[in-house]
Amino acid sequence: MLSIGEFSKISHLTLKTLRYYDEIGLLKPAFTDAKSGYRYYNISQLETALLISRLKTYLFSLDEIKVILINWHDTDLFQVKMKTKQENLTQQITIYSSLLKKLELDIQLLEEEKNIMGYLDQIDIKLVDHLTFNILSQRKQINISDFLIHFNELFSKVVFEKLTPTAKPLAIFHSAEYVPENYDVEIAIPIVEAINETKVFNPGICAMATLIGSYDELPSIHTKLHAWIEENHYKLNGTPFEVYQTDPHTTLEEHNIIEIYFPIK
Amino acid sequence: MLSIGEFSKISHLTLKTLRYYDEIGLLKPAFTDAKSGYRYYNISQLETALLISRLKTYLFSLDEIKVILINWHDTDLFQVKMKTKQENLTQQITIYSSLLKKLELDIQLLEEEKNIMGYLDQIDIKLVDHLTFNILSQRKQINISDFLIHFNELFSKVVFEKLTPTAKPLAIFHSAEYVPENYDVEIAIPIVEAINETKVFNPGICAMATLIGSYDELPSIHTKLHAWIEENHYKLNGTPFEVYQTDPHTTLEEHNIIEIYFPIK
DNA sequence: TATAGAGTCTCCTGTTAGGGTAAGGTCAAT
DNA sequence: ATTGACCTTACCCTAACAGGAGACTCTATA
Repeated sequence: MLSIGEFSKISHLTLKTLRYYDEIGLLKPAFTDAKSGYRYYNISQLETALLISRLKTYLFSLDEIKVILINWHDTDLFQVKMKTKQENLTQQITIYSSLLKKLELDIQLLEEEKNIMGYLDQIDIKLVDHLTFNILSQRKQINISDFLIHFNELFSKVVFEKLTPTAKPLAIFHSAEYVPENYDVEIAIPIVEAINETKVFNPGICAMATLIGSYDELPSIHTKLHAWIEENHYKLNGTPFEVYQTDPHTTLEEHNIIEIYFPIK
Repeated sequence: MLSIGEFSKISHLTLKTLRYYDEIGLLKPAFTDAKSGYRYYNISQLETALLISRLKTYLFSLDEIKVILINWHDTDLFQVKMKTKQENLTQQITIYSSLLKKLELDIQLLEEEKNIMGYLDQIDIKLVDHLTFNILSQRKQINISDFLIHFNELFSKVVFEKLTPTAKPLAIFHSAEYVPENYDVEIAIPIVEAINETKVFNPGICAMATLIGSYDELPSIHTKLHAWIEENHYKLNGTPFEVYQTDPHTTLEEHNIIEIYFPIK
């Protein structure tokens, strides 16, 4: 039997950590003195401690580790979990690498004594008098990550009802605030026919900017548009909408072209 | 002036986030109605919000971002911080990559239906009757990461006092528990001369295992040694110590050879 | 056997960056 | 005047512990 201090010394887990693992039921001492509350571990528990430490380095959460320990006989489960972690780690590395690239671009800008927010000045804003469309649309509260799924629904409707698209698809944003899991959005396709499910979309005069690349730059575009509207003494007049010039199914994210429109007066 | 909801929609920061940033003083609304408590932002603050979001993706903490914003005129400071982050990210990526490699090795073991903790069985333990040494030593509470620094101090003492080393340097661990920042360790060098600063080190009979590679495997070695001592009905008799067979200054981490000794009876 | 000092106990608070929810006040349009 | 959308504060919750206080227990020595 090892006291908690001895166990700590051997396993290289701190006292705090061991007590915490006891509390959450991850690694309970083999024996706890009911009177004094002293914890006593046996030697074989050191191996469990080692396993926990190892899984921790692989970025498993303690909850995940607990599940693995409880089902330690189930090697298949363990293998699956390990492979999932492998994918997670690989993904993390790619994410970090692309972050690093962007960061290095910014550092380069700084070294050339340019403004790091300078890319904002390169966003070009045009005043357009948007056309009137006959649209087939669907307004829903959706999770932004399911965006494409809902669009596909609408696409299939166009096909099955044999309607004739007349311009690129668009999305109208009704959401008052930004909550990614619950976006109030109306997806629409301009079509030739006027059936009872279609309606007329006529935003009037608009400020427009073009987004090329990742959706992450959307707040920049919005910022720029708002600043422009204020500078030019216009006022927002209706809900913003976006027109998708490229097909997200076949276009790489960095080549996406999306036009952002703000109706103004 | 933008209400918090409008500002949220444009900046893609949630209401909670904006209120939190107000609370911690990272991004305070340009105007707060004293009566109603309503927050109002102006358009130019959108750009600050964008900057914050961007720095967040680079893994700056909100505290760090705050410092950057406060000293926004100080481009040198910003550049330094950015370069530090760049290093951090690069390091993270190398760490993750080496983790991934280890994880993949483990997965391979699993696929060969071997025990993932099997490496423990390959640790070889020998019973040795350790020699008696005359040692020059220094016992201190140190941070484990400063280990080498303290060793170098002792080395220089050997040189300046013109003493004659007679065996590899060693470290004796007195710490009762594991607290990396506060390790009670005695570093020592066996020498020929017996001066008044030296003492005799005579651990007696010991169980010994050899660690090759990273220090991370130390808990495994300790675990194995303790299990071995129990199995063979010995008892610990004194404080463990380590002998450094390779020079950490000139040896790659993965080629380090360290002998771990547990005095027993 | 008494005692000192090392070891251990529980309990409480703090950390990051907000999320969730409740109860209530405010704004703008009808 | 009312309604419904919008906004407010306040409280509790997250993961994986760290730090510290105050009290209890164990063990080695005198």
